[in-house]
Amino acid sequence: MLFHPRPLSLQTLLKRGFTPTPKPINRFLLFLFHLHKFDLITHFFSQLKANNAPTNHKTLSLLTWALLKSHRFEEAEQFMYTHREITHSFMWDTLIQGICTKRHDPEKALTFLQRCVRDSGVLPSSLTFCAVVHGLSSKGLMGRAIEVLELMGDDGVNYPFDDFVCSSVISGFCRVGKPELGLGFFKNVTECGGLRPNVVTCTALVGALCKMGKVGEVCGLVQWMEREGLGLDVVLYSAWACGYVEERVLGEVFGRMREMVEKGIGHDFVSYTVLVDGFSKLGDVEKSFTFLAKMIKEGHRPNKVTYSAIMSAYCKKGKVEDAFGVFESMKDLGIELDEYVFVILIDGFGRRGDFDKVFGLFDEMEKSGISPSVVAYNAVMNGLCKHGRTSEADELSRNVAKDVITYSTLLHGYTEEENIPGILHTKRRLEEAGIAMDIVMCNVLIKALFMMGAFEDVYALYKGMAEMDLVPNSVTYCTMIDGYCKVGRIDGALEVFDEFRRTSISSHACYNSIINGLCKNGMAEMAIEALLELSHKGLELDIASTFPSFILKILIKEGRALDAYKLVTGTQDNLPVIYVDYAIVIDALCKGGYLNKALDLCAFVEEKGMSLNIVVYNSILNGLCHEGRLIEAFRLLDSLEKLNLVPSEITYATLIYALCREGFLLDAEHVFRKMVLKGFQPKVQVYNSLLDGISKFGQLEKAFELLNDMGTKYIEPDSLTVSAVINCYCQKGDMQGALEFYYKFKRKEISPDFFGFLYLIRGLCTKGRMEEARGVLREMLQSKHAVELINIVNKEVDTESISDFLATLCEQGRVHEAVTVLNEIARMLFPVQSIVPSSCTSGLNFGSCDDKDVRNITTNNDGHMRRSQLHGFDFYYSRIAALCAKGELQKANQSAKEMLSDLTECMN
DNA sequence: GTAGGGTTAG
Repeated sequence: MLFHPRPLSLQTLLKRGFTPTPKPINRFLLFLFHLHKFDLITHFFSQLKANNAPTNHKTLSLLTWALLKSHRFEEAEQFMYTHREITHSFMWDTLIQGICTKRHDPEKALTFLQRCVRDSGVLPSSLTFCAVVHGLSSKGLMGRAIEVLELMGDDGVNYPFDDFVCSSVISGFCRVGKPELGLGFFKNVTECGGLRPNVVTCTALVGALCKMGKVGEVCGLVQWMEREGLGLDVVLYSAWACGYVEERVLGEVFGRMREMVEKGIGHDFVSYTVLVDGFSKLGDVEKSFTFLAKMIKEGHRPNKVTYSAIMSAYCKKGKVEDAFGVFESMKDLGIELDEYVFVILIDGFGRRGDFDKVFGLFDEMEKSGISPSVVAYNAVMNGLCKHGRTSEADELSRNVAKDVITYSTLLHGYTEEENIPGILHTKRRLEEAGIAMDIVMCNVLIKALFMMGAFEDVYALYKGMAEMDLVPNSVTYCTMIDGYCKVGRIDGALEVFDEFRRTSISSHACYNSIINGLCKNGMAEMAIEALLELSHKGLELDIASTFPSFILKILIKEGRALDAYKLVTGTQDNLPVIYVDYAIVIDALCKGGYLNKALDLCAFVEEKGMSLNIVVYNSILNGLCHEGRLIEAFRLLDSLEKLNLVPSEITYATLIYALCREGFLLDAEHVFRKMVLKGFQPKVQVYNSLLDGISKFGQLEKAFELLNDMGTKYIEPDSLTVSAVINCYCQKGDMQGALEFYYKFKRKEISPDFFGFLYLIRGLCTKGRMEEARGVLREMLQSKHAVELINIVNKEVDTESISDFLATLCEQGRVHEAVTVLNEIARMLFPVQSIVPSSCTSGLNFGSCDDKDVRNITTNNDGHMRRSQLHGFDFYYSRIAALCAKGELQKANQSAKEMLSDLTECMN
């Protein structure tokens, strides 16, 4: 070695007779330069200076390059300034690009660039400008990036915007959430400069379109690329697929990826991560794991992004433990952790309220050398706010980084807690911090002001948005409409709604809000108008499916089943009518007696490829039975099998009730046997129905067979059972038998119902067994159930109740008259079907098989039908029944009072 | 040039 590489050797060299002329010095420096010993050069240079050794331009130039190469940019710049004579513009290029890309300080690079152009009159290369644009855009510093672009456009510079610039700027605008500006920039460039974008710029454009929710427009761009012979690549396809992930159209995500592979373009780790993320976002974590496995199998190593997609999916499903498991695995696999990974978990545990875990993770993150950004703090604060601990979040926010989201979070927390002082001081802090309001903050503030009842302020804020450069979005409109509706200010809501519909925003939620508000405020007609408008707009969005239910329920409640029918059959295919909506309309049509319409609707629904379930068909079956269309009911039962529907207990029970009611006992028994064969155990109500049918024919033997059957199956008879059998005896004229049966069950503490008593008393009277009739009447008047029923008639009418009146008649031995009164009561309380059809069926749930519902059907339908056939009706009953049905109980009572006074008059 | 985290309505 000729040269000892120790810096102190200069002294030695000089002592040894080294001639200090620039030439050997430069040779020596150049030698060091080739060895990349840049630090030695600078050190050696300082020694040369100290020893007044001679240097020339080349020496200085070498020193400058050494400073640049060792990234000592500030010193280099200083030196270049003081030694302009040796400064070549390449040096400026290296300096600025170095600061930008090596130091990652594009802002400083811009400062140097500006100084260079304006002060030194040096023009760096276009590549340098591009590098600064790229550096600034990558950091989202778009304001500064624009400064560079302006500089490039200056006279005397006039550098063109190439693909590198365009792609950087477009993606930069996307990064700061302003994709439309990126697109605008691109349009300007192509219109002015005639740039023909390459695949990289096109990919940036795809990203912008996707972020603007215009994934559909990508097709056109891709077609253009294909016409131009530009090859697509995996990056472009990944960007495109991401757009569909955003829109939650997984089919298209798949479609694009398949298309890519078919074109011979292979996946990479990003494209696989897009798929993993896509499934994770849809909540199908299992499928995500399939792709994870596939990508590993193909040799693409999943990274922290891939795993964080999975963790995020677990957290969103509430499976934070599973997310934590992924986190632990990542550590085992030696995969680098970053703030994203921690924030996902901090957010997950925070939403659950597990703050030990939250703070534990926070510590672990800091110990791992990751310094928390505002995002991490916001996640912690949001957790606290969501668990009623907004004040603690507020405390925490005092000493850490804050942004507009911090304040939105706190404000929202205080709003939820209805903490008005909290809202006010947060609002003040936001203003003092000088943070510009964004649209989310504005929406949160609107909600807060509504909560405070500050409607004037709400209006002022809403109207003042334009001045703040804020454009209301669907959430704004929704919040406003909902806020006004909730306090009954429909006018305000309608004003906002009108403004909303003048925008191009397509939001079913806004329609939802106004329709809901209109319905709640009794403005059904206008609500229907809004619904139809939505329908006619042909919203291409995937609309939440419960939408028209409001209207349908209103119409049905108002008894307008036919209007509901028109609505579900007459509107366009894209109206989000769902299965449940059809089902409730069919049910309403059945209950309203529009059986044919109900059947039409069934056919309509089936034509659409939907299949109705047995609950709906039970409703139809019940309707057919009530119209006496038993043949059709039977046909329907048969065709259920063809529709792959299994008849339920309710199906059989409904048919049995109807058959018994109509007197088709043999058919009823047939269905009964079938029901048992199918494995159903008929309940007491079904037995009662059969017994009731049997009783009309006085078939005592059959009645006893059924009673025995009940006994062997441990089915307890009830008051209706007893009444039916008593009626059966009465029909046969066997009053002795009836009486004995009555006492037998009385000992078992099972008494007949009102009608059982009435049959018995009436039968005994007919036979002249007045004392026994009187005894039973006395017992009837001691039966709580019977007395309650009797007294419905004259509640609040007279000081003396009807039961007391009957008791008086009974004690006076006026049993015939008492029976007349009882007959009238019976006719009044159970008027014929035609008057109150809905009282028979409304409120029934044919889908449920529990005891309660079966009982309802029996007591309402069967009991009612049986009695109404026994009696006729007249003016009073129909009037009273109609009033009862309308819920006008006082008027009904008045009529009852009139009727009773007439009756009493007759008897006296 | 492409992928993952924190705030708003219903």
